[in-house]
Amino acid sequence: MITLAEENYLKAILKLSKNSDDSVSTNSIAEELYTKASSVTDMIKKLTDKELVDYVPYRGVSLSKSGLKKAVEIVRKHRLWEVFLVTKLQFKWDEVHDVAEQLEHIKSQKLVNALDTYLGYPQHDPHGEPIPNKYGQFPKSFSKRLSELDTGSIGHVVGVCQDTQSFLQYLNSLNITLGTSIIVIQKIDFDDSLEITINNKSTHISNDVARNLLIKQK
Amino acid sequence: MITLAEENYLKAILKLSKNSDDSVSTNSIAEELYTKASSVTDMIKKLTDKELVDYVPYRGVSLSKSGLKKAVEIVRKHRLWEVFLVTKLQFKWDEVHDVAEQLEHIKSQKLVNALDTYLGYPQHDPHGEPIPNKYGQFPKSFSKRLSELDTGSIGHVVGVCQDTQSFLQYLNSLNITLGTSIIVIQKIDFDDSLEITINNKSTHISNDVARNLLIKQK
DNA sequence: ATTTAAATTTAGTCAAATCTAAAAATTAAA
DNA sequence: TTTAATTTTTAGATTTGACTAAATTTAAAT
Repeated sequence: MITLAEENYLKAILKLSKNSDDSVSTNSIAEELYTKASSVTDMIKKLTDKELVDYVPYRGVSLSKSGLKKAVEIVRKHRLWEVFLVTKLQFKWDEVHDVAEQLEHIKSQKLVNALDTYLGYPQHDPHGEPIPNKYGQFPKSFSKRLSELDTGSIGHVVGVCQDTQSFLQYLNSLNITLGTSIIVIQKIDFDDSLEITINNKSTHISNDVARNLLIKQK
Repeated sequence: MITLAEENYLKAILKLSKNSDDSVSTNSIAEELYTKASSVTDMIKKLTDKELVDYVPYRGVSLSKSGLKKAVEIVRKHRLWEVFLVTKLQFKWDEVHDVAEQLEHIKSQKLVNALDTYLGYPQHDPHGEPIPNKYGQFPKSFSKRLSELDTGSIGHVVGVCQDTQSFLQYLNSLNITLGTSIIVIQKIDFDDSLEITINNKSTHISNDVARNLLIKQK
């Protein structure tokens, strides 16, 4: 049986290995989970015993085949629950994370798949992140970062690359939400910031924001 | 912060004190939770420190005001999730228990109340058990045990007093489910068993079964 | 009123998951 | 290439929740 702590480690390793691809360092896991490197080493040994990760001391760790499968399942559950909370229970997209963090650990294959069916097999969560299907396959994505669009481009928001509370709240204050239509008016070379139009209203946003907005172009 | 293990103890104490009313013995808790009396003593001390129970060594334990509140909240969550599973995700009423057992520990006041609203403020779970409202108040019940009805009485099933897998499956095999109409044909003095009519078909059931069926009379 | 039986508590272990401090290995710098 | 800095691991301790076995208290029976 896999424990709650083990699940959180697998999820962290998956997340970190997506950014850097290669095997993941002890310290980066510790940072991700707000714990200490020594604790990470301990846990990695347990995960190694259970053959959920491949581990070379001092060299880092990566998910094994079964570990990857487990981690993807957790991500699937997390994102499906986020969809449930937003579409059925009227949560705001910046209110779902903590609850989904708990719900993702509920163990029942039947429950996950029934939820998936009930929600209509959504392909993205409320933050635009892709939801793997029951076989662990991720949907192909056709989105670009807002910062990559050319002047004059038109598209709508399909997701974010960062889902911190503060970022999502800032987006709310800009009236940017999932589906919001955006036109790129001007790109400022000096700091890579953007002049855009939202609901016929011109707004200025930093590159930091533009880089974290996923857009599907018209 | 209250832990998962503590929550399960509170729930067990609530359940046991409903049957017997008075304070609850160490052994009965151990039996309920499939653990040992010594473990129970340990945990009761922790709960006492947190003022969730009142405890007199060797004399038994009872829920404090705040402990009762906590326990009722857990029951509320458990039963609301059961309603969700059955009415929204098409679970059978004998399939929900294990999953609800996990879901009842999800911590979010907002979630519980949003779920309650979403489900239309149900007053009973799929087993007919009453669901306390957000203030911890139980709906008044007008049901009786089938074993308490007189010969000739007519009513329909509104719940069960026992929700073991085996009992629910036996009910299914008898074609007894929530809402099933029942007529008491004869009461056998010898063993308190009953001759009843279900869907115009006569059936014999033991007192054990009758005692665990909640009926609302016509 | 003793003795016996049952229930309960205490004492001492154990495993999971964490921590601090110290040791070892790796990497970077002089 | 040796030293210094960083990263990682080991060693030892702590907390939570559970266990076994022994001691204690309460209840029942003679």
